[in-house]
This record gives sequence, C-alpha cells and structure tokens, in this order.
Amino acid sequence: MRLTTKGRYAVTAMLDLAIHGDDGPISLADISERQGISLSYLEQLFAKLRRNELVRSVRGPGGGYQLNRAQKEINVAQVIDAVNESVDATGCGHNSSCQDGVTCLTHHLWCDLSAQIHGFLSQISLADLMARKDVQTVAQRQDRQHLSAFEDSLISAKVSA
Amino acid sequence: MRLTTKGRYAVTAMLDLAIHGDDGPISLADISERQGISLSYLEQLFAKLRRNELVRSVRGPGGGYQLNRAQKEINVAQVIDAVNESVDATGCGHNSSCQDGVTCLTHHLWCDLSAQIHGFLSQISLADLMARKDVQTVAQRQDRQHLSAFEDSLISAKVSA
DNA sequence: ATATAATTGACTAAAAAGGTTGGTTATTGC
DNA sequence: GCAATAACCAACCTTTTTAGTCAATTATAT
Repeated sequence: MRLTTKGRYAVTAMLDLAIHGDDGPISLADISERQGISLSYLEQLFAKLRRNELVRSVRGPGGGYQLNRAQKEINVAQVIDAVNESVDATGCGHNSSCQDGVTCLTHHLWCDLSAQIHGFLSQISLADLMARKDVQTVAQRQDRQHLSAFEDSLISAKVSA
Repeated sequence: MRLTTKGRYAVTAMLDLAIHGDDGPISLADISERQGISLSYLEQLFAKLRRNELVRSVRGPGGGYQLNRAQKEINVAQVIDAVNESVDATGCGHNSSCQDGVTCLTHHLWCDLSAQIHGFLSQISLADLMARKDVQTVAQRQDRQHLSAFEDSLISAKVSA
C-alpha cells in the first residue's frame, strides 16, 4: 500500500464520476476541467481503472466513462491499488526475500501495517464519500463554475458565428 | 501522510537502534551493514531524525546514535513524518487552496484519511514493534551474521598483521 | 597524533509523478 | 459519406523524489 498524490488524483476523479455519472457517461475532458487534472494524466489513470474493471467506457460523441459497479461497491483502497498496480519491484513486495535473499527486519511489520491501512480504506466506499457535507459543498461550487464555463463557451460560439 | 519506502527505511533503522542501543551509541556503519541500507542514505535520514529530536548523536570513536526518548515514547508516525518533512508544496498541503486558489474536491476527505492513518501509526511505538516475534527472530539472525562478519574482520586483520 | 564517526554539502543516477504531443479508432449526428 | 467527438494508445519530456556517491570538515576517545 503506497499513499501518494497519484492515488488521490484517482479517488478524486472517481468521486467526480460518482457525483455526475447518474445520467450517461462523463468525458475525461469534463473531469479534467472540474478537478484541474491534466487530460492526458487522467487518460493514463483511467486506462488502469478500466483494466481493473472499476469503470467502463463508451466511445464516440456523448461517450465517456461510467462507474462499472454501484457506488457502494467501489472503495478507496481498490481505486488506489488500481493506479499503483505493478509497482513493488523495489524493496520487499510480496516475496519475503528483500534483503540479500532473506527477510528484512520490518518485512512482516510492514505487511501488517499495509494490511491494516488497506482494511481501513477498503471500508470507505464512494457512496460514503458522497454523503460527506464538505464533498457536497465543493461539488456544488464546481458544478456552478462548470456550468458558467459552459454558458461562456456558448456565448463565445454565438459571437464568433 | 505519505507512505513510501523512505519512511520504511527510517522505521527499520530506528528499530535497529532500539534493538541494539541498550549500551552505548550505535554507528550508522553498523546499521548500514545489518539492515542493508546505504551509509550515506542513512546519514541523510538521521539528519532529519536528529532535527526532529528522535535521536541524539555522539561524535568520535565509539560514537553513534541513540534514541532520544524511551522506546515507548517514539511511534511509527513520528518517524515517518520526520523523514518526509517539508514535502507538500505540490498538491494541497495544509492550506486549503489547492485547486486554483479554492479547496479541491477531496481536500477535507484526504485530510481526514491522513489523520486516521496517522492516528493508527502513532499508536504503534518502537517498544511495540520490538515485542513482535517476527522482529525478534530476524533481529537474532542479523546479530549472528553481524557477529560472524566481525570475527572475520578480526581474523583478516590478524593475517595482514 | 591518530583513528573513529558524525556532520556537511555538492553531485549523480534511477525511478516515479505528472504532463505533452500526435496520432488511431469507434461512434454519433447531420 | 463526412465531420465532430472522445476513447485509446505510444512515444516522449520535465520535474520531483529516491537512493546513493564522493570528498571534506569537525569532534572526540585512545
């Protein structure tokens, strides 16, 4: 279990999907704009989220991504694990020969701590996160901003026409 | 709260100190040899551990590092925080203006998760770690290896004399 | 004096994080 | 059929972090 900003980006994006994905797929461009994450980085993250079957994709216009399961069935640990996949070559990963072919001093220790934190995060679902007051507050502000940006683009389209 | 191999190295080194530091200071060279961590990297880590007053140093021959408090009074969270100090310029750190001057969607959320994990790790002291059976087992093996390496060096010194 | 060992600082290599560019492919609506 | 949309994909790049090297300085015990 590694905790870095990468996992946090992924959780933020998934939460955005959960908030806005009620009707139809959400494009990464929308998430990028609302959450301030670069589109290309989102693409990389969602490639992994899709491989882990946490989201499904719809191509073409009006397409985008949707949660692949109910909000209750997706937890924070799954999301973080998905984007951190295939790391762990360095240090002791799953194998217990981390120090010159033998188990290092903190091997079991770290496995335990990891498991504990993993257990903790796996009990927090996207549905739980959405229920938070602070999340709702920020989401509403973002929606207003996103909406006004959309209106602005309509106006400028009209002007240029 | 960030969880990477860096913090783990630090915890391993501190645990080594706790195990061997009963009588007199322990040199980084010893820790380096036993735990397979490069001496210079240990120096960098211990500079931070010392600044955070988790260890104290004794210079000169026979010198080294000692825990600056009782084993019970040093916990895993403190050690990890010490070596990860002064990060957080990227992403939202303590200030809540992480996304273009406003609070991002997962700000409070992440603060909470961080606090939870921090709380969890802060309840695990070096004394707790030492009490673990797996830690004791590995420590004993390392002591034997270290001792035999010491004897080997004595023999080779005698030969070259 | 000398050896030990912390302390400091500059420097380097490799990996990870984060982002860019430039495509291709599938789909929709006209 | 064609243009627009948006996923998908791969090579590439910059910055930061991790991990380690090297060399010099300083304090201290013997």
